[in-house]
Amino acid sequence: MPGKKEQDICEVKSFNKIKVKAARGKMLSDDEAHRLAETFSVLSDPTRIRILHALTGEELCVCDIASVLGHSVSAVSHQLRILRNMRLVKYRKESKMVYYSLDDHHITSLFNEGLKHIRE
Amino acid sequence: MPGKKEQDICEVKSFNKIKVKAARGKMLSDDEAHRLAETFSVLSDPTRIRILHALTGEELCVCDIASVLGHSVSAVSHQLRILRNMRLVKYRKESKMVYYSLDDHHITSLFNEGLKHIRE
DNA sequence: TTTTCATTTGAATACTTGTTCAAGTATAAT
DNA sequence: ATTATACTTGAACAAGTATTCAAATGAAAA
Repeated sequence: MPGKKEQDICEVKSFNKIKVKAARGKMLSDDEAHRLAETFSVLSDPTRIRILHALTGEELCVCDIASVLGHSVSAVSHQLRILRNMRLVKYRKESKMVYYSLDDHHITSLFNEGLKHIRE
Repeated sequence: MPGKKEQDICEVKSFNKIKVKAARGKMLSDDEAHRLAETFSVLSDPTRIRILHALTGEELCVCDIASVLGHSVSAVSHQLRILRNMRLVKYRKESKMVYYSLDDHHITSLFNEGLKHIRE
């Protein structure tokens, strides 16, 4: 590598090396940036938003959630799986039915912060 | 429509009509659900997250942001447009250069809430 | 004016994502 | 056992999105 220093992680020139160096120093790690983005992306779909909102207050079975939203049971179930994987909802089986309810209070506070934002 | 009542907005049977009716009553409007999802989706990309984070503290020109992130100027500019359209960043032109800085304090509080969440 | 430079933009491409449809579980009723 | 019900899952499709490349803009320098 002729004339290449190891700090040259990209071809882009920088204009203010001091500011760039400072910003690089306190930079979010790739891992943190991805985890943060993933956290927000769970809340970035209208269907999931409406499911979570429907579950504030009381648990509902899949069929009722679908009924409230006006979506197919399958579509709702797919989204519930995402919410389950991210631990935003928990479920409880009772005979043939599955009742879902909110799990992560920390995310619901994010949810409410977001609501305040669009309503202000 | 034989035997169809106008409340039947979907084909799904509901098991607990009272709960469904209650949930429908306090349901988020379609518009609100979409706006909320849109708000979160701005924060649902690692590149945008890192841009916003790089801008906490001081303004940077496009070239420096690209340098900090290790992305192409074009990719950064495309993302800045999204952040601009959603009023999350503002910019100031100085001769040929464009300096970006954070705009919406309300979203940055969402951002920090999210950070707390992944770091706890 | 011509050239250079910082940034923006449009088109193309690869990737991701949400919904539907059909098939598959699992539990309860007949 | 057979049928019905509540839900889950995989594949396929459509729609959306992030990055790259090349071209365009607009301002300053030569």
